[in-house]
Amino acid sequence: MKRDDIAKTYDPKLVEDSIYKQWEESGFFNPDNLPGTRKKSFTISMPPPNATGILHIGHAVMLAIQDLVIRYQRMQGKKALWLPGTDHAAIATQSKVERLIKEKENKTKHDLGREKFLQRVEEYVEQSRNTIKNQVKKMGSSCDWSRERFTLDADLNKAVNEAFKQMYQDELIYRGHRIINWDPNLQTTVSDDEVEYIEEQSPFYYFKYGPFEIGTSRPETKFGDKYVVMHPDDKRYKDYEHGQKIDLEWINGPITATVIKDKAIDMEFGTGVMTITPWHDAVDFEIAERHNLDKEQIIDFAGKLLPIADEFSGMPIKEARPRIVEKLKAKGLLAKVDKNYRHNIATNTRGGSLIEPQIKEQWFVDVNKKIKKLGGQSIKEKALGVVKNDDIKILPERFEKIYFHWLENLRDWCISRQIWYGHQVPVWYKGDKVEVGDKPTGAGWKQDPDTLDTWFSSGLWTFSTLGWPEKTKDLKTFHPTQLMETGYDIIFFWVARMIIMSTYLVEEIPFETVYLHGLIRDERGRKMSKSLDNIIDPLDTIKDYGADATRLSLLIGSTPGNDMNMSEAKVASYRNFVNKLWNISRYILMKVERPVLVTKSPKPKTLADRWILSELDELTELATKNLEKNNFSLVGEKIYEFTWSKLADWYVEVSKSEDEKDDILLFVLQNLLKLWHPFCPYVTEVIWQKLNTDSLLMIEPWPKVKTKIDKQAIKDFNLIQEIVVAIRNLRTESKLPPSKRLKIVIVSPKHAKLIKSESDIIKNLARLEDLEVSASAKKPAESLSAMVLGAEIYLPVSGMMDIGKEVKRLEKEVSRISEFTLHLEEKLKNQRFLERAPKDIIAAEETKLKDNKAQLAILKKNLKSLK
RNA sequence: GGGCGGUUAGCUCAGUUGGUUAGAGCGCUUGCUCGACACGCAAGAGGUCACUGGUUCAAAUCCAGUAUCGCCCACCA
Repeated sequence: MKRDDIAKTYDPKLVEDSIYKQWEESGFFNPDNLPGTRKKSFTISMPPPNATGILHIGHAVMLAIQDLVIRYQRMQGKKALWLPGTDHAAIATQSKVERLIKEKENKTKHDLGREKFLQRVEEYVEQSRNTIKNQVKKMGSSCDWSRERFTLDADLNKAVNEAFKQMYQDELIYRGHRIINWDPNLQTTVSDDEVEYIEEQSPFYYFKYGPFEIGTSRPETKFGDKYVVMHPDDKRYKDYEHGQKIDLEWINGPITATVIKDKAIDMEFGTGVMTITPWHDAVDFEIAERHNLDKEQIIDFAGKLLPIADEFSGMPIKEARPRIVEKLKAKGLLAKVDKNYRHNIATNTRGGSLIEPQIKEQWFVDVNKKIKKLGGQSIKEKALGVVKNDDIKILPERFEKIYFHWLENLRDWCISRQIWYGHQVPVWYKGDKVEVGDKPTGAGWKQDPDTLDTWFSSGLWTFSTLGWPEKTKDLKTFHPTQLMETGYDIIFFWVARMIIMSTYLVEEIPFETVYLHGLIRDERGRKMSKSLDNIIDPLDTIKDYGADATRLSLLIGSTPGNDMNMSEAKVASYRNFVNKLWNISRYILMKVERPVLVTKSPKPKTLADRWILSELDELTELATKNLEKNNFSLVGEKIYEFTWSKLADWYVEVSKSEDEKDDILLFVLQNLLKLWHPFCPYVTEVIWQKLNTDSLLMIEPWPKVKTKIDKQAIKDFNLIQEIVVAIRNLRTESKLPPSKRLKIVIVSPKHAKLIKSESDIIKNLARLEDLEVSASAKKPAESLSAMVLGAEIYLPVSGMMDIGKEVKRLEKEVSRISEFTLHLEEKLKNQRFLERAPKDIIAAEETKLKDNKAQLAILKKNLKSLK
């Protein structure tokens, strides 16, 4: 091949889109089209990005990891399915469209009405869904677009209705009045997991409440407080009896309070006495339930005070609070104010406004009800069980504990939302009659206006996307899936719910392994945010450095469960690497007579040949083993090292002076491309196509792992490398002109033969004009000699080595190994050890002892010669 | 309040079940236009592996404690 056929630098922009098109048109993203007989399937359900979102670095890392795995499995000959989709993200999408309509037309959703509004949302989603889809493609994602799903598809709606129906029939779903998290802004409930607590400083008031003093940060809720609660063991209040009535003056006049004794009270906090507001506080609600107390609503669902507040009725909380305090102060009921009080306030993670606990009738999933189908277990117990007995493995393992803790403390799950966009609750009413499931025949049925929590439908994702509740071929072939790869931040929202839903509805685990990646932070470890202006946009890095470099920078150096810092410099360094790989290929393609595929393992002719082939074997083995164990970063690092530090730095250099290496160069390159393909698919595919083949690298079989690896070749060549480096070093330090002849005296005759036979390589790599090698037991002469001792090389040139330091090191080593040798000898004399230990262990210890003795002898000899 | 994680080179991080001289990228120093590559090549400097104690022939790695940074869960009126 001529020089001009291949550009000097690799330009990803020129090829990425057309390569993706080629892959897509090949049809091989769809496992049904893959060649050969493939028995095993491997499925990944893609965590669906929000349909209205744009690709961010979190998506990029998830796509990079999943594409890596699915490409590897495809090359391993599996029916590899990566099923993509998008999520309707109910609350986020609805509020976004609401905002847009408000801005453009100054209308609210109520002005439009439910039907018209939903139409607008759908239009918006339709247009925006393509954006994210194209961005997913930019990363090189080899997912099966023919099976793409959207969480609101008709089929998926059917699945949701069926799931709801089954759960309702098993009495897992019930409707009831419970305290829920109400967002007065968005006018909907949110689940416990969506609530985020933010620390805030606000005044803490102490009011006189009859003979007591009560503390509160929320005076506006106190109108209806007629129960005063204290701990039964609190000696300060031992004179008050449970149920005792006390008349007292309160905000809007005299009331009668009732004393309640309850252990939920923290005696240490404040005065140890509090009044309760069961309608607007979860803990108070529980106390009220326990003692069967009255509950009264104080604040309406818009966040305004109700008529019970008398003159404050209709006032928003913010406005009312200072006035109420003012009034109490005027009545002499304000005892004191703590202005430095810090406490946590509840906010909605989807929208950010304050959460007001309210009592409301909602649909719930009972997580504790024992189910016949699950062998008398509750869905919670079942979900715990499958992870406890390792049917599902969570990586990293420490998240299993977190998962258990969350499940064990899980309360009933509120699944109804008062928003319009989403799966509508499949319950139908007509007078007193209630039907669940599909719309009943006949006129006059009205559907429940609420929609379901997004995570209810997302929980079905692994199987609803494969056709459930129909018994489809896909469901049979591809479920359970093998890998669930997602961020650790949604382990509760999503992972746990998929496990619950799947084990209950399909009676299968949804996936075998959960791989949790970390958050991507900026180079200083801060979260990426608009306000810090530290966002790294994967679309930008793809544009500037290529998709391969972007992928590599996200894959290498990231370990499961740990956050990873990302910087543009890192992407740039992998762009450099991709270019290096490109140039190695460029060199090989130019050097060989005919660039073709080499199918048979070539015969090595020289030590360097044996070495590079052995290194390749070792790399293949390591890569395969560790990809199976999901150690992606380690594998990437090792292939990187092989490519740059072994192939490019050594073998390519050797090949410049040795001929007839075409088959080996091509064979190594071709296998290296295969190993790299799951990490950086574009550049590898482009190079592959220059090997005069019509085949796609994407579906090439993964390199076979050799059972026998020539370790001697590796050892021998490493010695040659050491010698070359030592000579180069010698030359740099002593600033010798290149024409100078060098004489090398090998003191240890053990390696003399090897070095002699490889002296040409040494000469070429060290850029010597001439080199003389001789084996001798004599001490080396002055300055320009080198001596080889055992496996180590010492250059007795001034400044090269600190003899004293070296002697110390060797002495330390000698004493360490002698002690170890003694220890081993004793162990091998121990009767009990000999009787009980397995034979191979004993053998291993014996070899160890032998090795140690040999090493000790060499070390002692070295030490002597240095002295 | 409960739980978890980090602390390794100037910076950002690896370190695979304890085992030669603790690694990489970026940055730094010196020298290189040799036909694959300056997005490069060669050589090099730089680390008490947070601290203290313990287990072991052997500890960055295992155990206990301390310091410090961070995360998650619960939530207090």
